[in-house]
Amino acid sequence: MRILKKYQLVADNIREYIKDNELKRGDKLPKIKDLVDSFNVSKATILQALSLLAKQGTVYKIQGSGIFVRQPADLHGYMSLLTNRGISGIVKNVTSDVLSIDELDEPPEKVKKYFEDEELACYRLRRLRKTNGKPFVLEESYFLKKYVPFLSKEIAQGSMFKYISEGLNEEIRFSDKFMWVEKLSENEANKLELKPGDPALVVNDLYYLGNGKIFDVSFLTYNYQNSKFFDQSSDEII
Amino acid sequence: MRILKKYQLVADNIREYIKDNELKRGDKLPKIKDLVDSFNVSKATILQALSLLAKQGTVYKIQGSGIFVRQPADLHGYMSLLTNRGISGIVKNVTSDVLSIDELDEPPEKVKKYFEDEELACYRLRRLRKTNGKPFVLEESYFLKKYVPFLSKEIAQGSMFKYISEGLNEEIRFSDKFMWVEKLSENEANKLELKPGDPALVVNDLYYLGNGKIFDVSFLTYNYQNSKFFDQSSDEII
DNA sequence: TAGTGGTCTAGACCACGGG
DNA sequence: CCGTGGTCTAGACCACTAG
Repeated sequence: MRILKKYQLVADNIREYIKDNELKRGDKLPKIKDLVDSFNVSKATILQALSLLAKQGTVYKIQGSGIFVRQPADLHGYMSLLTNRGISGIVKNVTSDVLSIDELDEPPEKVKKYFEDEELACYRLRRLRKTNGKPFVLEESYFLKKYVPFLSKEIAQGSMFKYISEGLNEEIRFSDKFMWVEKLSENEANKLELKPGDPALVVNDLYYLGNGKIFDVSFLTYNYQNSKFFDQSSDEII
Repeated sequence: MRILKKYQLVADNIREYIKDNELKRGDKLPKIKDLVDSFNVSKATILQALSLLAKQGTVYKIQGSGIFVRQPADLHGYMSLLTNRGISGIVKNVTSDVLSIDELDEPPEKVKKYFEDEELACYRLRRLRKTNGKPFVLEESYFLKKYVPFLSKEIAQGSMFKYISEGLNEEIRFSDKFMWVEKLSENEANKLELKPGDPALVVNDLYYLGNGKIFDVSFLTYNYQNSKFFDQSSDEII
Protein backbone atom coordinates (compact mmCIF):
# COMPACT_ATOMS: atom_id res chain seq x y z
CA MET A 1 0.00 0.00 0.00
CA ARG A 2 1.47 3.30 -1.14
CA ILE A 3 1.68 5.97 1.50
CA LEU A 4 -0.27 9.08 0.63
CA LYS A 5 1.33 12.45 0.29
CA LYS A 6 0.17 15.21 2.56
CA TYR A 7 -1.67 16.99 -0.23
CA GLN A 8 -3.48 13.78 -1.17
CA LEU A 9 -4.58 13.36 2.42
CA VAL A 10 -5.76 16.95 2.50
CA ALA A 11 -7.64 16.42 -0.77
CA ASP A 12 -9.30 13.32 0.64
CA ASN A 13 -10.26 15.20 3.76
CA ILE A 14 -11.78 18.05 1.79
CA ARG A 15 -13.74 15.53 -0.26
CA GLU A 16 -14.96 14.01 3.01
CA TYR A 17 -15.87 17.47 4.29
CA ILE A 18 -18.01 18.09 1.21
CA LYS A 19 -19.75 14.76 1.64
CA ASP A 20 -20.28 15.07 5.39
CA ASN A 21 -21.69 18.57 5.13
CA GLU A 22 -23.75 17.60 2.10
CA LEU A 23 -22.42 20.55 0.13
CA LYS A 24 -23.97 21.06 -3.29
CA ARG A 25 -22.74 22.71 -6.46
CA GLY A 26 -21.97 26.36 -5.76
CA ASP A 27 -21.61 25.92 -1.99
CA LYS A 28 -18.60 27.59 -0.45
CA LEU A 29 -15.67 25.87 1.20
CA PRO A 30 -13.59 27.34 4.02
CA LYS A 31 -11.06 29.88 2.83
CA ILE A 32 -7.48 28.87 2.21
CA LYS A 33 -6.21 30.50 5.37
CA ASP A 34 -8.65 28.43 7.43
CA LEU A 35 -7.67 25.26 5.61
CA VAL A 36 -4.02 26.03 6.29
CA ASP A 37 -4.77 26.43 9.99
CA SER A 38 -7.05 23.44 10.38
CA PHE A 39 -4.80 21.02 8.52
CA ASN A 40 -1.59 22.50 9.93
CA VAL A 41 0.14 22.53 6.56
CA SER A 42 1.55 25.27 4.40
CA LYS A 43 -0.47 27.25 1.91
CA ALA A 44 1.32 25.56 -0.99
CA THR A 45 0.19 22.14 0.19
CA ILE A 46 -3.42 23.29 0.41
CA LEU A 47 -3.11 24.75 -3.09
CA GLN A 48 -1.75 21.47 -4.38
CA ALA A 49 -4.67 19.59 -2.85
CA LEU A 50 -7.18 22.07 -4.30
CA SER A 51 -5.51 21.86 -7.68
CA LEU A 52 -5.91 18.09 -7.60
CA LEU A 53 -9.59 18.43 -6.68
CA ALA A 54 -10.07 20.99 -9.45
CA LYS A 55 -8.54 18.62 -12.00
CA GLN A 56 -10.93 15.93 -10.88
CA GLY A 57 -13.90 18.24 -11.29
CA THR A 58 -14.68 18.42 -7.57
CA VAL A 59 -14.14 22.11 -6.86
CA TYR A 60 -13.46 25.40 -8.62
CA LYS A 61 -11.85 28.55 -7.29
CA ILE A 62 -12.78 32.15 -7.96
CA GLN A 63 -10.04 34.62 -7.23
CA GLY A 64 -11.08 37.17 -4.68
CA SER A 65 -14.21 35.27 -3.83
CA GLY A 66 -13.77 31.73 -2.61
CA ILE A 67 -13.62 28.02 -3.29
CA PHE A 68 -16.81 26.33 -4.41
CA VAL A 69 -18.14 22.85 -4.91
CA ARG A 70 -18.39 21.77 -8.51
CA GLN A 71 -21.01 19.11 -8.00
CA PRO A 72 -20.72 16.55 -10.74
CA ALA A 73 -24.11 16.79 -12.42
CA ASP A 74 -26.24 13.68 -12.37
CA LEU A 75 -23.86 11.11 -13.77
CA HIS A 76 -26.03 8.05 -13.38
CA GLY A 77 -25.28 5.63 -16.16
CA TYR A 78 -22.49 7.73 -17.65
CA MET A 79 -18.95 6.49 -18.12
CA SER A 80 -16.12 8.90 -17.50
CA LEU A 81 -13.61 9.56 -20.23
CA LEU A 82 -11.29 11.13 -17.67
CA THR A 83 -10.32 8.14 -15.59
CA ASN A 84 -7.78 5.53 -16.57
CA ARG A 85 -9.22 2.81 -14.42
CA GLY A 86 -11.12 0.87 -17.05
CA ILE A 87 -14.80 0.30 -16.99
CA SER A 88 -15.20 -1.91 -13.96
CA GLY A 89 -14.99 1.00 -11.55
CA ILE A 90 -17.83 2.82 -13.29
CA VAL A 91 -20.27 0.29 -14.67
CA LYS A 92 -21.80 -2.22 -12.30
CA ASN A 93 -21.99 -6.00 -12.65
CA VAL A 94 -19.49 -6.24 -15.46
CA THR A 95 -18.77 -9.70 -16.80
CA SER A 96 -16.51 -10.58 -19.70
CA ASP A 97 -16.83 -13.27 -22.33
CA VAL A 98 -13.34 -14.01 -23.57
CA LEU A 99 -13.74 -14.53 -27.32
CA SER A 100 -10.09 -15.23 -28.08
CA ILE A 101 -6.54 -14.85 -26.86
CA ASP A 102 -3.85 -14.97 -29.53
CA GLU A 103 -0.10 -14.62 -29.39
CA LEU A 104 1.21 -12.56 -32.28
CA ASP A 105 4.77 -12.00 -33.44
CA GLU A 106 3.69 -8.56 -34.43
CA PRO A 107 0.37 -6.71 -34.38
CA PRO A 108 -1.52 -5.43 -37.44
CA GLU A 109 -0.49 -2.12 -38.96
CA LYS A 110 -3.19 -0.10 -37.21
CA VAL A 111 -1.54 -1.06 -33.91
CA LYS A 112 2.07 -1.49 -34.94
CA LYS A 113 2.40 2.16 -35.87
CA TYR A 114 1.97 3.10 -32.22
CA PHE A 115 4.47 0.64 -30.77
CA GLU A 116 7.28 2.08 -32.88
CA ASP A 117 10.62 0.29 -32.64
CA GLU A 118 9.87 -1.90 -29.66
CA GLU A 119 9.87 -5.64 -29.36
CA LEU A 120 6.60 -6.26 -31.10
CA ALA A 121 5.47 -9.63 -29.76
CA CYS A 122 2.07 -9.17 -28.21
CA TYR A 123 -1.15 -10.69 -27.01
CA ARG A 124 -4.38 -10.01 -28.83
CA LEU A 125 -7.37 -10.24 -26.56
CA ARG A 126 -10.95 -10.10 -27.77
CA ARG A 127 -13.72 -9.79 -25.23
CA LEU A 128 -17.40 -9.07 -25.12
CA ARG A 129 -18.17 -7.16 -21.98
CA LYS A 130 -21.61 -7.22 -20.44
CA THR A 131 -23.41 -5.35 -17.73
CA ASN A 132 -26.22 -7.24 -16.06
CA GLY A 133 -25.95 -9.78 -18.86
CA LYS A 134 -26.49 -7.19 -21.61
CA PRO A 135 -23.57 -6.75 -24.05
CA PHE A 136 -22.34 -3.18 -24.02
CA VAL A 137 -18.86 -3.21 -25.49
CA LEU A 138 -16.86 -5.32 -27.89
CA GLU A 139 -13.18 -5.08 -27.14
CA GLU A 140 -10.04 -5.80 -29.14
CA SER A 141 -6.86 -5.18 -27.16
CA TYR A 142 -3.19 -5.61 -27.95
CA PHE A 143 -0.73 -5.93 -25.07
CA LEU A 144 3.02 -5.91 -25.60
CA LYS A 145 4.48 -9.08 -24.10
CA LYS A 146 7.44 -7.09 -22.94
CA TYR A 147 5.17 -5.55 -20.30
CA VAL A 148 2.40 -8.15 -20.05
CA PRO A 149 4.40 -11.39 -20.22
CA PHE A 150 1.55 -13.69 -19.27
CA LEU A 151 -2.16 -13.74 -20.01
CA SER A 152 -4.76 -16.43 -19.56
CA LYS A 153 -8.48 -16.80 -20.05
CA GLU A 154 -8.99 -16.74 -16.28
CA ILE A 155 -7.16 -13.45 -15.96
CA ALA A 156 -8.92 -11.94 -18.97
CA GLN A 157 -12.30 -12.66 -17.46
CA GLY A 158 -11.54 -10.15 -14.74
CA SER A 159 -10.28 -6.58 -14.89
CA MET A 160 -7.15 -6.20 -17.02
CA PHE A 161 -6.41 -2.95 -15.22
CA LYS A 162 -6.39 -4.63 -11.87
CA TYR A 163 -4.18 -7.39 -13.26
CA ILE A 164 -1.70 -4.93 -14.71
CA SER A 165 -1.49 -2.61 -11.73
CA GLU A 166 -1.68 -5.22 -8.98
CA GLY A 167 -0.55 -8.46 -10.61
CA LEU A 168 2.21 -7.04 -12.78
CA ASN A 169 2.89 -3.98 -10.66
CA GLU A 170 2.99 -1.69 -13.68
CA GLU A 171 1.65 1.83 -13.39
CA ILE A 172 -0.69 3.15 -16.06
CA ARG A 173 0.08 6.83 -16.27
CA PHE A 174 -1.96 8.37 -19.06
CA SER A 175 -3.84 7.64 -22.24
CA ASP A 176 -4.77 9.00 -25.65
CA LYS A 177 -8.28 8.37 -26.88
CA PHE A 178 -9.47 8.60 -30.47
CA MET A 179 -13.17 8.40 -31.05
CA TRP A 180 -15.49 8.12 -33.99
CA VAL A 181 -18.89 6.83 -34.91
CA GLU A 182 -19.57 4.15 -37.48
CA LYS A 183 -22.06 1.55 -38.62
CA LEU A 184 -21.83 -1.94 -37.18
CA SER A 185 -20.73 -4.83 -39.36
CA GLU A 186 -22.78 -7.99 -39.31
CA ASN A 187 -20.28 -9.75 -37.09
CA GLU A 188 -20.12 -6.90 -34.59
CA ALA A 189 -23.88 -6.51 -34.60
CA ASN A 190 -24.41 -10.18 -33.80
CA LYS A 191 -22.12 -10.02 -30.81
CA LEU A 192 -23.66 -6.83 -29.47
CA GLU A 193 -27.18 -8.12 -30.13
CA LEU A 194 -27.90 -5.27 -32.53
CA LYS A 195 -28.50 -5.04 -36.26
CA PRO A 196 -25.89 -4.48 -38.99
CA GLY A 197 -25.81 -0.78 -39.82
CA ASP A 198 -26.81 0.25 -36.32
CA PRO A 199 -24.73 3.07 -34.83
CA ALA A 200 -21.65 2.42 -32.73
CA LEU A 201 -19.12 4.54 -30.94
CA VAL A 202 -15.60 3.29 -31.50
CA VAL A 203 -12.88 4.32 -29.05
CA ASN A 204 -9.25 3.70 -29.88
CA ASP A 205 -7.28 3.86 -26.64
CA LEU A 206 -3.51 4.12 -26.27
CA TYR A 207 -2.31 3.39 -22.75
CA TYR A 208 1.06 4.59 -21.48
CA LEU A 209 3.11 3.22 -18.61
CA GLY A 210 5.09 5.19 -16.07
CA ASN A 211 8.08 5.02 -18.41
CA GLY A 212 6.15 6.81 -21.14
CA LYS A 213 5.84 3.77 -23.37
CA ILE A 214 2.62 2.58 -24.98
CA PHE A 215 1.98 -0.99 -23.85
CA ASP A 216 -1.70 -1.41 -24.76
CA VAL A 217 -3.66 -0.40 -27.83
CA SER A 218 -7.38 -1.11 -27.68
CA PHE A 219 -10.41 -0.73 -29.89
CA LEU A 220 -13.71 -0.56 -28.08
CA THR A 221 -16.98 -0.76 -29.97
CA TYR A 222 -19.85 0.34 -27.76
CA ASN A 223 -23.47 -0.72 -27.91
CA TYR A 224 -25.20 2.60 -28.50
CA GLN A 225 -28.25 1.62 -26.50
CA ASN A 226 -26.56 1.37 -23.14
CA SER A 227 -23.52 3.60 -23.41
CA LYS A 228 -23.36 7.18 -22.27
CA PHE A 229 -20.22 9.12 -21.57
CA PHE A 230 -19.19 12.27 -19.80
CA ASP A 231 -16.14 14.45 -19.64
CA GLN A 232 -15.58 17.27 -17.18
CA SER A 233 -13.05 19.79 -18.40
CA SER A 234 -11.21 21.83 -15.84
CA ASP A 235 -9.98 25.33 -16.51
CA GLU A 236 -6.49 26.41 -17.50
CA ILE A 237 -6.72 24.05 -20.45
CA ILE A 238 -5.17 25.76 -23.41
CA MET B 1 -4.55 42.01 -23.90
CA ARG B 2 -4.07 40.14 -20.65
CA ILE B 3 -0.53 40.07 -19.36
CA LEU B 4 0.88 36.61 -19.00
CA LYS B 5 2.06 35.21 -15.73
CA LYS B 6 5.65 34.15 -15.46
CA TYR B 7 4.77 30.47 -15.48
CA GLN B 8 2.70 30.93 -18.62
CA LEU B 9 5.63 32.61 -20.33
CA VAL B 10 7.91 29.80 -19.26
CA ALA B 11 5.40 27.25 -20.55
CA ASP B 12 5.23 29.07 -23.88
CA ASN B 13 9.01 29.13 -24.08
CA ILE B 14 9.30 25.44 -23.36
CA ARG B 15 6.70 24.77 -26.05
CA GLU B 16 8.81 26.88 -28.43
CA TYR B 17 11.92 24.99 -27.39
CA ILE B 18 10.26 21.69 -28.27
CA LYS B 19 9.20 23.03 -31.63
CA ASP B 20 12.52 24.68 -32.49
CA ASN B 21 14.52 21.62 -31.58
CA GLU B 22 12.02 19.36 -33.33
CA LEU B 23 11.74 17.16 -30.26
CA LYS B 24 9.61 14.06 -30.69
CA ARG B 25 7.64 11.93 -28.27
CA GLY B 26 10.02 10.46 -25.70
CA ASP B 27 12.77 13.06 -26.22
CA LYS B 28 14.24 14.56 -23.09
CA LEU B 29 13.96 18.14 -21.95
CA PRO B 30 16.58 19.97 -19.88
CA LYS B 31 16.43 19.12 -16.20
CA ILE B 32 14.53 21.34 -13.80
CA LYS B 33 17.69 22.82 -12.34
CA ASP B 34 18.79 23.93 -15.81
CA LEU B 35 15.37 25.39 -16.55
CA VAL B 36 15.53 27.29 -13.27
CA ASP B 37 18.90 28.73 -14.23
CA SER B 38 18.12 29.56 -17.84
CA PHE B 39 14.77 31.23 -17.11
CA ASN B 40 15.99 32.84 -13.92
CA VAL B 41 12.91 31.88 -11.96
CA SER B 42 12.34 29.75 -8.92
CA LYS B 43 11.85 26.01 -9.04
CA ALA B 44 8.17 26.39 -8.08
CA THR B 45 7.54 28.54 -11.14
CA ILE B 46 9.13 25.96 -13.41
CA LEU B 47 7.03 23.25 -11.79
CA GLN B 48 3.88 25.30 -12.35
CA ALA B 49 4.78 25.71 -16.01
CA LEU B 50 5.51 22.00 -16.41
CA SER B 51 2.30 21.12 -14.64
CA LEU B 52 0.40 23.28 -17.13
CA LEU B 53 2.15 21.59 -20.05
CA ALA B 54 1.42 18.17 -18.56
CA LYS B 55 -2.28 19.03 -18.26
CA GLN B 56 -2.28 20.02 -21.91
CA GLY B 57 -0.67 16.75 -22.91
CA THR B 58 2.61 18.31 -24.01
CA VAL B 59 5.06 16.71 -21.58
CA TYR B 60 5.28 14.06 -18.90
CA LYS B 61 7.69 13.74 -16.03
CA ILE B 62 9.30 10.64 -14.61
CA GLN B 63 10.61 10.99 -11.12
CA GLY B 64 14.30 10.30 -10.90
CA SER B 65 14.67 10.26 -14.64
CA GLY B 66 13.63 13.38 -16.49
CA ILE B 67 11.03 15.38 -18.37
CA PHE B 68 9.92 14.06 -21.73
CA VAL B 69 7.94 15.22 -24.71
CA ARG B 70 4.50 13.72 -24.97
CA GLN B 71 4.07 14.27 -28.64
CA PRO B 72 0.40 14.47 -29.43
CA ALA B 73 -0.03 11.54 -31.79
CA ASP B 74 -1.17 12.33 -35.30
CA LEU B 75 -4.23 14.44 -34.64
CA HIS B 76 -5.04 15.37 -38.19
CA GLY B 77 -8.78 15.74 -38.54
CA TYR B 78 -9.50 15.09 -34.88
CA MET B 79 -11.38 17.50 -32.64
CA SER B 80 -10.21 17.87 -29.07
CA LEU B 81 -12.65 17.25 -26.28
CA LEU B 82 -10.28 18.99 -23.89
CA THR B 83 -10.45 22.54 -25.09
CA ASN B 84 -13.22 24.97 -24.37
CA ARG B 85 -12.63 27.11 -27.40
CA GLY B 86 -15.37 25.85 -29.64
CA ILE B 87 -14.76 24.23 -32.94
CA SER B 88 -13.37 27.10 -34.96
CA GLY B 89 -9.92 26.76 -33.48
CA ILE B 90 -9.67 23.13 -34.52
CA VAL B 91 -11.60 22.62 -37.72
CA LYS B 92 -10.66 24.71 -40.74
CA ASN B 93 -12.95 26.77 -42.97
CA VAL B 94 -15.94 26.68 -40.67
CA THR B 95 -19.07 28.43 -41.86
CA SER B 96 -22.42 28.54 -40.11
CA ASP B 97 -25.93 28.54 -41.51
CA VAL B 98 -28.14 30.17 -38.92
CA LEU B 99 -31.36 28.15 -38.99
CA SER B 100 -33.20 30.12 -36.32
CA ILE B 101 -32.82 32.48 -33.39
CA ASP B 102 -35.68 32.48 -30.89
CA GLU B 103 -36.22 34.36 -27.67
CA LEU B 104 -37.76 32.14 -25.01
CA ASP B 105 -39.24 33.05 -21.62
CA GLU B 106 -37.92 29.76 -20.41
CA PRO B 107 -36.12 26.85 -22.07
CA PRO B 108 -37.47 23.31 -22.42
CA GLU B 109 -37.16 20.95 -19.48
CA LYS B 110 -34.02 19.23 -20.77
CA VAL B 111 -32.23 22.58 -20.47
CA LYS B 112 -34.16 24.21 -17.63
CA LYS B 113 -32.99 21.58 -15.16
CA TYR B 114 -29.42 22.86 -15.52
CA PHE B 115 -30.17 26.55 -15.10
CA GLU B 116 -31.75 25.94 -11.70
CA ASP B 117 -33.35 28.97 -10.08
CA GLU B 118 -31.90 31.63 -12.34
CA GLU B 119 -33.67 34.14 -14.50
CA LEU B 120 -34.67 31.79 -17.28
CA ALA B 121 -35.13 34.07 -20.28
CA CYS B 122 -32.84 32.82 -23.00
CA TYR B 123 -31.94 32.69 -26.65
CA ARG B 124 -32.30 29.50 -28.60
CA LEU B 125 -29.90 29.33 -31.50
CA ARG B 126 -29.99 26.65 -34.15
CA ARG B 127 -27.13 26.40 -36.58
CA LEU B 128 -25.78 24.06 -39.18
CA ARG B 129 -22.03 24.23 -39.19
CA LYS B 130 -20.02 23.30 -42.22
CA THR B 131 -16.40 22.71 -43.00
CA ASN B 132 -15.40 23.33 -46.60
CA GLY B 133 -19.07 23.46 -47.43
CA LYS B 134 -19.81 20.00 -45.99
CA PRO B 135 -22.20 19.92 -43.03
CA PHE B 136 -20.55 18.37 -39.99
CA VAL B 137 -22.58 19.41 -36.98
CA LEU B 138 -26.13 20.43 -36.21
CA GLU B 139 -26.25 22.68 -33.19
CA GLU B 140 -28.98 23.67 -30.77
CA SER B 141 -27.78 26.13 -28.12
CA TYR B 142 -29.50 27.91 -25.28
CA PHE B 143 -27.90 31.08 -23.89
CA LEU B 144 -29.20 32.79 -20.76
CA LYS B 145 -30.03 36.39 -21.61
CA LYS B 146 -28.70 37.41 -18.24
CA TYR B 147 -25.21 36.73 -19.59
CA VAL B 148 -25.78 37.00 -23.36
CA PRO B 149 -28.12 39.98 -23.55
CA PHE B 150 -27.92 40.41 -27.30
CA LEU B 151 -27.70 38.04 -30.22
CA SER B 152 -28.18 38.58 -33.93
CA LYS B 153 -27.91 36.53 -37.07
CA GLU B 154 -24.73 38.36 -38.01
CA ILE B 155 -23.10 37.46 -34.70
CA ALA B 156 -24.34 33.88 -34.86
CA GLN B 157 -22.71 33.39 -38.23
CA GLY B 158 -19.32 33.77 -36.57
CA SER B 159 -17.82 32.14 -33.51
CA MET B 160 -20.05 32.36 -30.43
CA PHE B 161 -17.02 31.75 -28.25
CA LYS B 162 -15.22 34.72 -29.67
CA TYR B 163 -18.33 36.84 -29.26
CA ILE B 164 -18.75 35.82 -25.64
CA SER B 165 -15.14 36.17 -24.60
CA GLU B 166 -14.28 39.26 -26.62
CA GLY B 167 -17.60 40.99 -27.30
CA LEU B 168 -19.23 40.36 -23.96
CA ASN B 169 -16.01 40.01 -21.98
CA GLU B 170 -17.24 36.92 -20.17
CA GLU B 171 -14.80 34.16 -19.30
CA ILE B 172 -15.72 30.57 -20.04
CA ARG B 173 -14.07 28.57 -17.31
CA PHE B 174 -15.02 24.94 -17.67
CA SER B 175 -17.58 22.58 -19.13
CA ASP B 176 -19.38 19.30 -18.61
CA LYS B 177 -19.90 17.10 -21.63
CA PHE B 178 -22.42 14.28 -21.94
CA MET B 179 -22.13 12.08 -24.99
CA TRP B 180 -24.11 9.33 -26.58
CA VAL B 181 -24.79 7.79 -29.96
CA GLU B 182 -28.17 7.63 -31.66
CA LYS B 183 -29.90 7.27 -34.98
CA LEU B 184 -30.67 10.39 -36.98
CA SER B 185 -34.24 11.52 -37.40
CA GLU B 186 -35.44 12.42 -40.89
CA ASN B 187 -35.16 16.12 -40.18
CA GLU B 188 -31.64 15.87 -38.79
CA ALA B 189 -30.55 13.59 -41.62
CA ASN B 190 -31.78 16.06 -44.23
CA LYS B 191 -29.79 18.88 -42.72
CA LEU B 192 -26.62 16.83 -42.36
CA GLU B 193 -27.06 15.37 -45.86
CA LEU B 194 -27.29 11.86 -44.47
CA LYS B 195 -30.04 9.24 -44.27
CA PRO B 196 -32.54 8.76 -41.46
CA GLY B 197 -31.27 6.02 -39.17
CA ASP B 198 -27.64 6.83 -39.90
CA PRO B 199 -25.38 7.04 -36.83
CA ALA B 200 -24.77 10.30 -35.01
CA LEU B 201 -22.74 11.35 -32.02
CA VAL B 202 -24.68 13.71 -29.78
CA VAL B 203 -22.78 15.91 -27.35
CA ASN B 204 -24.64 17.77 -24.64
CA ASP B 205 -22.39 20.58 -23.41
CA LEU B 206 -22.81 22.64 -20.27
CA TYR B 207 -20.63 25.74 -20.23
CA TYR B 208 -19.71 27.53 -17.01
CA LEU B 209 -18.62 31.12 -16.55
CA GLY B 210 -15.95 32.41 -14.21
CA ASN B 211 -18.62 32.80 -11.53
CA GLY B 212 -19.43 29.09 -11.67
CA LYS B 213 -22.81 29.56 -13.33
CA ILE B 214 -24.02 27.65 -16.36
CA PHE B 215 -24.87 30.15 -19.07
CA ASP B 216 -25.00 27.93 -22.16
CA VAL B 217 -26.49 24.49 -22.73
CA SER B 218 -25.89 23.02 -26.16
CA PHE B 219 -26.76 19.90 -28.07
CA LEU B 220 -24.43 19.05 -30.92
CA THR B 221 -25.33 16.35 -33.41
CA TYR B 222 -22.27 15.37 -35.45
CA ASN B 223 -22.12 14.00 -38.96
CA TYR B 224 -20.41 10.66 -38.40
CA GLN B 225 -18.61 10.79 -41.72
CA ASN B 226 -16.42 13.76 -40.98
CA SER B 227 -16.16 13.84 -37.21
CA LYS B 228 -13.35 12.33 -35.22
CA PHE B 229 -12.45 13.22 -31.68
CA PHE B 230 -9.57 12.82 -29.32
CA ASP B 231 -8.98 13.18 -25.63
CA GLN B 232 -5.59 13.12 -23.93
CA SER B 233 -5.81 12.22 -20.28
CA SER B 234 -3.05 13.41 -18.02
CA ASP B 235 -1.97 11.53 -14.94
CA GLU B 236 -2.97 12.19 -11.36
CA ILE B 237 -6.57 11.87 -12.43
CA ILE B 238 -8.43 10.00 -9.73
C1' DT C 1 -11.11 48.98 0.71
C1' DA C 2 -11.20 44.67 3.15
C1' DG C 3 -10.96 39.95 2.16
C1' DT C 4 -9.73 36.14 -0.59
C1' DG C 5 -7.32 33.64 -3.98
C1' DG C 6 -2.87 33.80 -7.18
C1' DT C 7 1.99 34.15 -8.00
C1' DC C 8 6.61 33.82 -6.76
C1' DT C 9 10.81 33.13 -4.05
C1' DA C 10 14.68 30.40 -1.61
C1' DG C 11 15.73 26.59 0.35
C1' DA C 12 15.35 22.00 3.00
C1' DC C 13 14.58 17.41 2.59
C1' DC C 14 12.31 13.10 0.41
C1' DA C 15 11.80 9.38 -3.18
C1' DC C 16 12.64 7.26 -7.20
C1' DG C 17 15.58 5.65 -11.49
C1' DG C 18 19.50 3.95 -13.33
C1' DG C 19 24.21 3.12 -13.70
C1' DC D 1 25.37 5.91 -4.96
C1' DC D 2 24.35 9.97 -7.74
C1' DG D 3 21.23 12.66 -10.24
C1' DT D 4 16.70 13.78 -11.04
C1' DG D 5 12.08 14.98 -10.00
C1' DG D 6 8.57 15.50 -5.79
C1' DT D 7 7.03 17.49 -1.56
C1' DC D 8 6.80 20.92 1.78
C1' DT D 9 7.67 25.20 4.33
C1' DA D 10 7.27 30.36 5.52
C1' DG D 11 6.53 34.41 3.89
C1' DA D 12 6.24 38.53 0.58
C1' DC D 13 3.56 40.71 -2.57
C1' DC D 14 -0.03 40.86 -6.51
C1' DA D 15 -4.89 40.77 -8.44
C1' DC D 16 -9.43 40.16 -8.27
C1' DT D 17 -14.40 40.28 -6.01
C1' DA D 18 -17.77 42.22 -3.56
C1' DG D 19 -19.92 45.06 -0.27
